[in-house]
Amino acid sequence: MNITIADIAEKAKVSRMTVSRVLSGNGYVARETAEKIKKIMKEMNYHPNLIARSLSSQKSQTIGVLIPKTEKLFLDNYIAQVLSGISDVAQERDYKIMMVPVNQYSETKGSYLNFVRSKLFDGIILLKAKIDDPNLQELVESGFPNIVVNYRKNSDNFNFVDSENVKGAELALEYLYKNGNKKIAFVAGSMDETNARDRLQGYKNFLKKHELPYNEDYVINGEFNKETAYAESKKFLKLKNRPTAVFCSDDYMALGVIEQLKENGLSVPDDIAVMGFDNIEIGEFYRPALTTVKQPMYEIGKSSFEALLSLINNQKKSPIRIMLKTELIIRDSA
Amino acid sequence: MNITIADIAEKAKVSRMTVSRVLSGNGYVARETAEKIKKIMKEMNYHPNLIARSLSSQKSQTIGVLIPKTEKLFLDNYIAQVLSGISDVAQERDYKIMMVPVNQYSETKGSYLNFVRSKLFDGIILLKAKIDDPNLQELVESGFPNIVVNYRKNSDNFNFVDSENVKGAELALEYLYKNGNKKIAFVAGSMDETNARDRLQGYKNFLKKHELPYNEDYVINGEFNKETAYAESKKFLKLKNRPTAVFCSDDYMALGVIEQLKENGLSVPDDIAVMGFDNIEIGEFYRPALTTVKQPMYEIGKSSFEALLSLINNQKKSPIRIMLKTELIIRDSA
DNA sequence: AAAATATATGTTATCGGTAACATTAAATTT
DNA sequence: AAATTTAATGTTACCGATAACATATATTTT
Repeated sequence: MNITIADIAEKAKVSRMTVSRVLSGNGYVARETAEKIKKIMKEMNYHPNLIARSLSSQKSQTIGVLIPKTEKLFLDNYIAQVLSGISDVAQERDYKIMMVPVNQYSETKGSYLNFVRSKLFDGIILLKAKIDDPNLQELVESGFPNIVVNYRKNSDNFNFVDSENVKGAELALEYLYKNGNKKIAFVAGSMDETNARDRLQGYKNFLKKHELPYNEDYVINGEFNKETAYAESKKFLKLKNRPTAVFCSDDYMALGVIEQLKENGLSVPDDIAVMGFDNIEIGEFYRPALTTVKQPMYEIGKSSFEALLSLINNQKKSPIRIMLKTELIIRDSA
Repeated sequence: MNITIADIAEKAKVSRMTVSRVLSGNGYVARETAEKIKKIMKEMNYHPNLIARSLSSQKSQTIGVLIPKTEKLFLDNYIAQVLSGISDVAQERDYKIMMVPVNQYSETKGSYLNFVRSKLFDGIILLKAKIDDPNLQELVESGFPNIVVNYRKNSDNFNFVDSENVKGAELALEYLYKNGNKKIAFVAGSMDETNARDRLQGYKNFLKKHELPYNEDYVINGEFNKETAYAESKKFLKLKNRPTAVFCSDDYMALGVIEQLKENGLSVPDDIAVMGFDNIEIGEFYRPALTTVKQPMYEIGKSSFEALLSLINNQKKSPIRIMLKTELIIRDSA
């Protein structure tokens, strides 16, 4: 059967409350009494029912990580790295984490708030939020502790952790430019993510700075995946005035582009240089090894948990806005 | 404030129990009453407090996935794939999953059972269990629904999902043999995992079958990581009678070995063929692309969840023993 | 029409803790 | 020594749901 606090109390001839005090370490308990109780707890293999504790204390010591619902979730390197960061800090802080795949385009209004109402979590981290997510706003307005990762928005009460995407894109493009590339194509990510927009902004800033024209032929409005990039990048091959470099909004896209180029007998980087963004794990092993902009994904995870905790503990107030630095990773593809 | 079942009941002028019946769908409720209650729940944005429900019903609709505590947990491709499998099925079945990094060599006896006592989970999946794990036995004996992944043990009540590791190793070695390799070295994994032992067994079976001698010089007693394999594989280079092929107990080790060989000016596979085991994601992108034995990690995850669910629902009884097939993946390294 | 069954709803107790308040004894301050 | 504070423990209520049992009507069976 289940050993409860009542069993311990009975055996120790004290009230349940005294046992509870020993467990939490709060309140006064005589040293002897505490030791006796601890001994009995050990003897009886007592371990608290955390569900009951949560109900009573209104705290679950658990945070929910909401992730867009896709198959094979954990194989996305961005998610894997961010989760690792969250998980590592959560452990240190004695918090549990629960992964919740969510449909970000759900018609079901209130889907995020339902997690709030479920009382399972003390706070929520939302990964890869989309601009037109119908449920995001009400989560933010609810005041429930939450951090949005990968989304930059300077409005009231909006807490986010993101990378410096504009700068990161500029970093990549300046590097390509210094290597002699004047005709640089750009593969944009899905415009329903702020970082896709920011990277596009970086591209535009770059063009302006160097007084280069914005050429529709050099731009692909893609999605964040290999397949679309592969398919769409055919467009570049047909051009008379072919670009000498392609900057992709993420690494998976870069892989798709390189594949397309290779299949058409073009050499990367000699014929066309290709850069990505993120620094996913396989970029290092891919041939040519991927030149890219590193986004500190693991640190993003760590920061977002730390930030969430400070909200939960009322140590900080909304809005929390954290932007982490990006870094050039030079390998062989550009 | 929090809307509870009591608020709904009051507004609908029924008892809390009737509302509860509408929620669960069990028991009799008049159609009209049910509709009225549902309408009110929508109006008031009611969502059940799942903590309270768990306490009362003694079911959490959550399973715990216990994972050996390491940094950057989710970057281990084996874990990522298994988790993806678990997560995808769990979603379909309306279960939540919680990842719990655990110290598998903890002196703290009872560490797994404490999760049972915490009542957070309806069942447990234990990943990468170790043979000398002091806490494993008591978990198994407890009768609490559990599945051990990556561990083969034909004893009473021991439920596991694993790959056919012996066969898998034989598969790899026969392939190398057919390609003309008679001098095949073996890099063993950590002997505290049954699958490392099984793969070694496969190696021994292979030698016996072909009447080849077991040569200590050709065997490394390693650990499941790149670094050790890299360091230890120096040993092969010094041999007068160098092996023509190396079979490694996992892919990360194979990468380490290849790196070592490359650094010493040897070509893979021309000078020495190298094979791994698992089929991790980067093997496809690595150069030379890794020839390996695929372990169906995603399916292992799916199966283990399905099996656990059948235990939870009393549809099956211990012992559950599932072994999934392995498959040769021929690429460039052998 | 009486008995049996199905339908609809309610009452009470309970899950296992903790918060808030109350009480008493011991230690300190004035 | 009285007043105040600190320490130690207890009592009661409650967190928000469901299980188990009870009751009352409506419907069906015999």
